[in-house]
Amino acid sequence: MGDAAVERVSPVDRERRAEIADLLEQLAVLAVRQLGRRDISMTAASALGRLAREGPARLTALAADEGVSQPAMTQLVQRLTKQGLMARVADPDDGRAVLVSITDAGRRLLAERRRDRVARLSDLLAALPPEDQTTLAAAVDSAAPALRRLVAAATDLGGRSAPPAG
Amino acid sequence: MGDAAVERVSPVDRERRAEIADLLEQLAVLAVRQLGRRDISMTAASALGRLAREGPARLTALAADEGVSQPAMTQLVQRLTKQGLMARVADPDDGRAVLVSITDAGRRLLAERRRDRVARLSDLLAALPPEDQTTLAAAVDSAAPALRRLVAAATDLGGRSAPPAG
DNA sequence: TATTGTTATACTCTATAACTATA
DNA sequence: TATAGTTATAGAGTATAACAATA
Repeated sequence: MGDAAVERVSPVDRERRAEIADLLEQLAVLAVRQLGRRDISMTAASALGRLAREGPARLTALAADEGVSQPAMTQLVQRLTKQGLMARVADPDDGRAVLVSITDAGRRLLAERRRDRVARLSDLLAALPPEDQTTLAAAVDSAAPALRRLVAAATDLGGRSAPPAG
Repeated sequence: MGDAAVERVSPVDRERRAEIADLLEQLAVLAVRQLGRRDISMTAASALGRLAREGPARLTALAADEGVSQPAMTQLVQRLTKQGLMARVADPDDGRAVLVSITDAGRRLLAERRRDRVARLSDLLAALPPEDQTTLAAAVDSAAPALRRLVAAATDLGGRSAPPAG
């Protein structure tokens, strides 16, 4: 389905879409393996980032955004709260609900992870021929806004891999 | 360190490196969440891909390439063998060693995953304004070879996150 | 002795099912 | 009844340590 829907209108032909999809997969592996840290999980880092950007959220909303089940998010929040990276308060407007927020320690951890990521990417880039570095810089300059919209659109669509909420 | 080493010679300035690092992280999350499947793990898919591209390999070599411990790879190969996606034969030249290969079913699974990935990316691209699609296509055209060299260089460096071999 | 791989054990992260408490 | 969240339980995936077999 993903195909016929696009075939007639897309300025990006089929072969190029396949090329992009393959590159994205390899870049994802690279990002996780070479730029990632193993101190907290990808879901944990992503949830912390969301709380840092958008403020406190309900546990259910976090679970939906991160594409994991509610029990999984309950446990994630428990772990990160124990580590001092998140904090939980009861929702004053709804006795059933919990509001989760990021702590200062959580923000510091995110900043530290970002520094690591940039440093490791710098090492990878430095190993490339200068022409490649120039090419990549130019491509990023031209494509960054479109890439950000791609990421935003994907996030809005909601994690397709999200399990049913209950 | 990753910084000072590059600062003087890189054609990519510090701010742009940070931008690339951030984009890569978000793209990785997007690729895993929106383009990925949960039938097998990222490590399993990557190991299968390696066997498909480069032929049979020793278990130790696979573990090193995928950045996991030898026991983890033993168990991964056991699981995938039980699922019929990999096969194991004794190395005729070394009584200690095992040669792992991909089966036809494994190749079919990889092909299926790739089709899914392309279809899902097509849906994501279709949700973007046509100008963005054109921009991304042009950027990929110009940057794809450099990106492939980046991935290759990173792979050669060996998973930084690889645990000690034993 | 060194290398290849397995077994034993434990921890993280995830899911589904069953439950409690509030709306 | 429906929603928000927790507890119980189980499986995948990972690590380290200790082991067996071969080089």
